[in-house]
Amino acid sequence: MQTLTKNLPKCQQCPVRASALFGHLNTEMLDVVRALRTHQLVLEVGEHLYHQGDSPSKAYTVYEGWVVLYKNTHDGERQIIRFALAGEFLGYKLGNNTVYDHSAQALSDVKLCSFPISEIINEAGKHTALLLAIQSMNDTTMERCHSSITSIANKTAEQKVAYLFLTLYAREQEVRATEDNCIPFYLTQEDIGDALGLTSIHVNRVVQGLRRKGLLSCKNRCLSLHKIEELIEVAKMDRFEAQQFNLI
Amino acid sequence: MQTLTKNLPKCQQCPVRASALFGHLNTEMLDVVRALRTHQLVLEVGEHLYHQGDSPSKAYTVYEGWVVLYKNTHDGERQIIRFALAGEFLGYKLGNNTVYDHSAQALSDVKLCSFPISEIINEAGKHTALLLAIQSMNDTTMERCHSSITSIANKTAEQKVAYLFLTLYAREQEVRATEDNCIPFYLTQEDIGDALGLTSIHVNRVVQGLRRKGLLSCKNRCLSLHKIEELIEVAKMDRFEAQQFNLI
DNA sequence: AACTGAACTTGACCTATGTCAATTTAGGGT
DNA sequence: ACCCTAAATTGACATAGGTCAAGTTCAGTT
Repeated sequence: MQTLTKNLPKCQQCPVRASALFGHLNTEMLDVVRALRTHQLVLEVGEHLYHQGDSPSKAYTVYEGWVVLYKNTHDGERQIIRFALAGEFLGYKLGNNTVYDHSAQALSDVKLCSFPISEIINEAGKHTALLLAIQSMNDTTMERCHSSITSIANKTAEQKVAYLFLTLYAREQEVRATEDNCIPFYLTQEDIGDALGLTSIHVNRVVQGLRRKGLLSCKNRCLSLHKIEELIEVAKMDRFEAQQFNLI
Repeated sequence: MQTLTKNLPKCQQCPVRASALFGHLNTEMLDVVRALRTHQLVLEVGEHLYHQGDSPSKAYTVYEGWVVLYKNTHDGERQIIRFALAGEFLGYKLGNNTVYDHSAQALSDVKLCSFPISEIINEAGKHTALLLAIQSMNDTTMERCHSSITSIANKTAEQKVAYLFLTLYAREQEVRATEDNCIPFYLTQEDIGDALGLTSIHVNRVVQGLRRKGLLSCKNRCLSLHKIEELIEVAKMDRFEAQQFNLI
């Protein structure tokens, strides 16, 4: 893990700002944020940002790349809790004697902005807007968590996979508009399985099925969704959710 | 839904305070809370507190009874997201143009304290401690959400059921210490299935198995866990989690 | 260009859980 | 005490997805 302290990019010009946590803060508040953000961190693929059991001291915004959050399970496997993409927030947790319930690991080379939690709390009194922005972000995360539960518990394997692809695709498009319906894709089929409660073997069967139907292709760490509407149907994603993700 | 505005119990004497959201706020802060809490609500079994799609305006602390939070699924069923027991917090969501992603319904007769969200936000600047207390509560809820995902995705039916029973039992014990290892239990086997992604028929088979092993009994809306240690083993609950729930 | 380990693919077979269709039990209301 | 409906139970059978055991492909390195 490498720490950068010099020549940090200005938050005002941050490429992920619009969609990021602090997207709707005004310029004045942005200066507060920037003052808190004293570092940028660089992680290589596979490096951990923190481990389950660590005490939280910083929160992070993903500047570039993908991070995976996962819990260790009783049987020595892992359950992926969520993926944090560019612009998204992670690691924020209150409480002095608390520890993380999950680990965070880089899925690609990753660049992060880091914020000391204690200072966020200190500043909070003066800058309530910041605290509320974080809460609002947490609301979104919580709702995604609810959707994960619903997906994992009620959908078939094909529905789950299609649903995951759609949501990752939509979130990535948000910060990085591409002409060719193609997003960088850092997951192995095993990752997908660990996120959805499936074996990688079954994920493979399902992905091939989707490919054969011409709904998507996935080559060279690059995912293309060819028929969004049909995928929404296959995934049994409801229209409201599809709208929230700007898919329709 | 009945609204009480007279003779509300004092927060200082609240039977669920110790374990509730505002448990660790000092007395002075409690007065702020109490000033916000202008109503108590009474719901009968089956009544809804709010519906998926409603705009949030109030947050609630459960004073008495059990509330179920669920999402409607694509196939016309429901996925239970979580159960809110006495002392627990629900319905808090920021954002003026946002709507609830789930519904909240009374599983028993329920009494709630309600707090206007807009005023919480207004007071927040003056009373940061309140906002932080809410965030801390959200952290807990989020971690329980993570545990649900892990449980639903990776455990066998028997493990899931044992796990759910243990957590509900521990949470209920927290506010209502009972001599006889017995807690009031408001779930049908179908509820359990809807929470865990199982059919009620399979839940039935599993519950009977646990009963035959002498691990628990469940009669007259009353759940007794006879062998906590063994249940923890059956549920594959890890020791850290068992400690957090005060089970060991 | 050959080498290597990780990721992906394929096929045969197995099992946990779902489905369907009755039947029994139990708690709340008259 | 009786009725009535929701809940729990039982058994036979079906299936989505898991397991095991080989391959095969592919990206990165020498």
